[in-house]
Amino acid sequence: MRSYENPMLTIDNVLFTVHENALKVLLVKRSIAPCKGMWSLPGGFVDPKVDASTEDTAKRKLLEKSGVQPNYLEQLEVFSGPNRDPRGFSVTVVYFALIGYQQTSIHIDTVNDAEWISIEDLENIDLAFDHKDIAKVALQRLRQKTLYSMVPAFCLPSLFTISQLKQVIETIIGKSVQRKSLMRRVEASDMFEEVDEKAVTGKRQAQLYKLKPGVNIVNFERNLSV
Amino acid sequence: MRSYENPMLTIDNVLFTVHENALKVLLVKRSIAPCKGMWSLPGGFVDPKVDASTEDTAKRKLLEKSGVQPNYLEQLEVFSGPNRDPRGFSVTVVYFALIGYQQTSIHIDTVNDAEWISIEDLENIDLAFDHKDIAKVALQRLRQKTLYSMVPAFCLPSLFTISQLKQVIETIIGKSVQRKSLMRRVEASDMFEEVDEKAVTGKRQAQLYKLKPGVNIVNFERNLSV
DNA sequence: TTTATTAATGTCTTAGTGACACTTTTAATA
DNA sequence: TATTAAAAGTGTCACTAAGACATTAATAAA
Repeated sequence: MRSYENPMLTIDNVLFTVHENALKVLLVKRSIAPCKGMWSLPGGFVDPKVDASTEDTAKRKLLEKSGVQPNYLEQLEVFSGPNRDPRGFSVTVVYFALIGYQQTSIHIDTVNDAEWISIEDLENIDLAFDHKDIAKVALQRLRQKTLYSMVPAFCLPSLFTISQLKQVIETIIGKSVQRKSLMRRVEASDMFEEVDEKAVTGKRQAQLYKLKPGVNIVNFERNLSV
Repeated sequence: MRSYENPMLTIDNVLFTVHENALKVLLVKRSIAPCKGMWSLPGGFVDPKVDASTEDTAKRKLLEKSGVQPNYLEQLEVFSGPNRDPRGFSVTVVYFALIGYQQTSIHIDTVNDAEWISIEDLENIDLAFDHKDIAKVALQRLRQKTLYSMVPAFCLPSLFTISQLKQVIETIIGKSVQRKSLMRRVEASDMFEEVDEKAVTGKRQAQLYKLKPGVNIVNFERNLSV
């Protein structure tokens, strides 16, 4: 039989959103040691009594720490090692999540230990544990996925225009894309449908789209050019 | 403070190779309960005293159970839940690995509790725990990655011809591909170099290629067509 | 020397993205 | 009410990498 203990097992969430042309990640201030008072990714220990899976832990922690459920959630990867947590060998299952800014802001603004931090500002902030490395890996994944899928749509409200989608994509990959290419992809993916309502954002009114209910995410066979 | 125990933490490996036009996965027979005597993926408990990371555990277990180190190893994903192991809530970090058949066969043939099972045969075999589901997810990942990268090269010996590469790719995705397309990708990826040696496999001798030392894997911007 | 077979190349087609000019709509202004 | 400017949306050609497939090259075996 085994003579050793099971290592510490946590989950961490990298929840992204886009607001005012900035890609932001949700950070929470740690209220307990270790790293008390430092900014960190919202996460915590897996509790088998409560959670049916690590994904459930991820959702539960997001709800506890930010009051929201993400529009999109997928596993990023596991980070493990003897030195990433001062308490000893630890393993964290990291989840990568997306949400629309409007869905969350009311709650998050009122909690002063949770905050949206823009990706650029992240460089100048010390994060707990290896959370900055984790956030960077998640960012890479988000950027890569943006090139071959419509995941950025999950950073938008339930009704959105092509221009909003374009704006979000450009913010994520840091490069302008062709509106025409996006329209072709919206059409080809068959993930969205036009609603009979228009957005009045400036001059000409824009067609609003929504995700078709219960639709699966489509991966394109080509990347947008980098 | 937390009142609960850390859940069981294991790793499992899905090690693939290609041999005689069949895609095969390495299975080992379980020598202890639970599921004693059943075929399973080679894996085991993470031991923080020995392993510096879950990836180290994966490599260690592959070495212990099959005597080999893979040419390619990456994290697949975590599977967790209260029912996947009869001992209770468990979490397994699954790794996805590739190796050339020739590198392993000597050792594996002599160990009668480790065996290469072809993907087709897998359907008719009962695997321990949720290992069949895990193997299927790994297979999907392998097939997807084959469409946009040269990972299948890691299923080949260190020197290989375009024809061998073509054969391996076709076995993995179950569809024929254009030799011309592969040559273009071999060239474009800049991952391989011609060696001044030729393979005498039939009629005209074929150029042998090898991986450039220390090279990173390249992802193409388009998929091969499905 | 011939032949059959595998290796490798040339080149046209196809499909999806990029570029960009052009048309349409509509709120704001004259 | 007519005009205008800006954003929304369309048309179309260029570009690039893959697919298709005929052609050429090499070579072991007959």
